[in-house]
Amino acid sequence: MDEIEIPDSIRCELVGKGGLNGIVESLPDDQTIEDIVSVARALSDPVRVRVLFALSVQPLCVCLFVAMAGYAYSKMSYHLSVLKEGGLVCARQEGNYLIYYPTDLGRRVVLWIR
Amino acid sequence: MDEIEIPDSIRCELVGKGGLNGIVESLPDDQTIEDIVSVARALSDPVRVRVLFALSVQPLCVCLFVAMAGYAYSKMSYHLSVLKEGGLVCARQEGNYLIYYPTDLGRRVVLWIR
DNA sequence: AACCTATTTCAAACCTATTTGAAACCACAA
DNA sequence: TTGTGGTTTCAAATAGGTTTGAAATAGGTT
Repeated sequence: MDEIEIPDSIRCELVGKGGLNGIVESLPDDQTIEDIVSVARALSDPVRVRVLFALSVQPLCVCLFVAMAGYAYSKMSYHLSVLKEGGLVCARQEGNYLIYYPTDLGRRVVLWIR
Repeated sequence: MDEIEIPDSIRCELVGKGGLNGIVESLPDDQTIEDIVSVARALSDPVRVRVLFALSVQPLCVCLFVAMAGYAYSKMSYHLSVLKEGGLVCARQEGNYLIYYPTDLGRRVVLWIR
């Protein structure tokens, strides 16, 4: 299995951990990895990070983000949808308005980053 | 400034927080946002997340990642460079080999995700 | 019903990230 | 010094994410 040439220092520590397989098996499962990736993707744009932090202050409607960023509605809507897919925000309807607010995960992420 | 039509519930809470400007000013500064984004970007690919978690078990050389993922060297090298740019990993040379290991930030990220 | 207003959805254009394979680099051995 | 193995770098090709503007939706008003 581990017939690869590697430095002794590494090989030594590696055998004590069940070889490369041991390490691979200790990794988070695929679903968990996917979840991490989708949160990370949601945070990989400056506007989306700002939106999340703003929401951690108080719930806001889309028109305020539009005012804040100077973006078109459709553009802001796209970024909000990425945040939603990452499970960081959700929204409730209030009359004509959609009011976004952070999920528990969204709140925890903000707290940790701070 | 805040001449935008918004629901009263939102407006109410908003004035108590210095209006939209108050919220915008409470946001992290640009440099901090950039740092967050580059970490997030580094984690926004499943292979990179696996590599980081594997490194949090023990330092490893590139050939092991290549074996683990079945990627070409150049491909793995690219992903390692993204992790490096995000400040999550660094490397030391040992003979012919480059041995990657997590930075402090990299370790903290892994601990928090778990 | 007809009409606003806030927001989303869609497809096309656009831009950035990733993959590929070849070539370059570097440390070491013969 | 030539050779070899591990790794990176580069440029071209490809895939994937973002922007744009127009059209669709949905709730409220007249």
